[in-house]
Amino acid sequence: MVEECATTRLRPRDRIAGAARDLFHRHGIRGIGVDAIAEAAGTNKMTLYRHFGSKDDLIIQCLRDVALEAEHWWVELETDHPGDPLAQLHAWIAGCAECVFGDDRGCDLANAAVELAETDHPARRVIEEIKTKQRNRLANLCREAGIAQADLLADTLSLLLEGARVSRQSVGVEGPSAKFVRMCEAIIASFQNPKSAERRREAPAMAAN
Amino acid sequence: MVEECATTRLRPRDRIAGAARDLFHRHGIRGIGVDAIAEAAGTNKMTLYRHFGSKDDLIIQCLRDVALEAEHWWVELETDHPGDPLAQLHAWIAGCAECVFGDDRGCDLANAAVELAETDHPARRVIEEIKTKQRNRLANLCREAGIAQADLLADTLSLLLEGARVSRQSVGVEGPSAKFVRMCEAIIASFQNPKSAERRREAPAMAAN
DNA sequence: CTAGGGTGTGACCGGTCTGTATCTTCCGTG
DNA sequence: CACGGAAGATACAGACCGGTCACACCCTAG
Repeated sequence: MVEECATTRLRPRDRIAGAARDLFHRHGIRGIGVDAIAEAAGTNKMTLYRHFGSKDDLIIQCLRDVALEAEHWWVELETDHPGDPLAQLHAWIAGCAECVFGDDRGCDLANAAVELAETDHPARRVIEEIKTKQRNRLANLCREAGIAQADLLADTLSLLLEGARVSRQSVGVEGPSAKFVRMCEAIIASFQNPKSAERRREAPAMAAN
Repeated sequence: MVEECATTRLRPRDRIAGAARDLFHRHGIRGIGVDAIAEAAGTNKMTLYRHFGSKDDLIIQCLRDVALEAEHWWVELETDHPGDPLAQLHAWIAGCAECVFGDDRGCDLANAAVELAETDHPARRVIEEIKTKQRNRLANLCREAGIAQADLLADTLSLLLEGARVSRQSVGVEGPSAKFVRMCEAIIASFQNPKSAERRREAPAMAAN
């Protein structure tokens, strides 16, 4: 399929970006070199550097492409369940489950944040920006679905997803990730129950956390 | 503080292991070289290779040391709240929160799994083994605390913790991780409520997930 | 005092990495 | 056909990587 990526005559820039995304995802950012990317894209390093000024630029482009794909998925959710935010939320969970179980590498954004440890790496700003946007999007969906504590639910689901994808990398699908859907559904149900909401409000003295 | 690690006259092997843990943690495994580790340990590469056959061996030793430290923390929980598993569980949450908020890099085990993408890397078996052990330990604690669906609670808390630590790396402490304690406490409360347990059981048709 | 094991030192090897320079080839447009 | 810009090919620079070798050193045990 790498071959296909090279033969389907896209423009070199897109072939490079595509190959880079695939290889970064599978081998990690630091685990693959620009030369291998260029070769997988059916081109060479020189052309790569003519389109992307540096490996960092290429990394950032890939992260933005990931975000774009997620963006498309969000509109897909909406067209599949028009005017039914609750159904969209359940579809969101199902889609996330597909991500978790259908792929043994986690979220490219989170992985990049782990790999690029330098706090001033240019990709970090991009990662934060995208993740924040996605978080807000999920919170909006929860709000539209009539959840009272929408932000808290969105953040809980975010952490569960993030945790499921990283746990899947450490211990595999049989680990805690296996119950991802069940957890999410249960928590949504709990948020829809007014009694539970009350408990959530009164519970912690240190509500700041 | 690196200096201190070098001057406090531990044996070279321990100094190397300590420096490696610190540098791996801060810069990532692939982000630091054996030479830098040896220098930080106040010794040299040759001595490093006399004690650890390869960088991979050193990595594995560091991961085992991380596990050992966690092990100590578990017994600490028990001695701090003897015979009170529920208090231990709450203390576990508080301790995890310290980890999440007091350190801008995530879990060394999870990070290593991200960085070492090759599926046959020797460290992967170690990571899986340790993570599984910790998962079982948490499940046992939940069981001892009288939680009905102890395994499900333990897995949920595991994912929340894993997610909080990785999310903290991507979007910082102001992100979803900020509500980590509140989420955990609310979920425990929900698991202690029999009505909620009922809901969790009946909820998903695809209970396998 | 001596022997030997653990340690420090620096050079070195082969490989890989990002990034660049140079030159040729190709292809679409006018 | 002629031209110009995009792309391919290749070699190279400079740095860093993991890992090894040879040798000098020191400290302790006998």
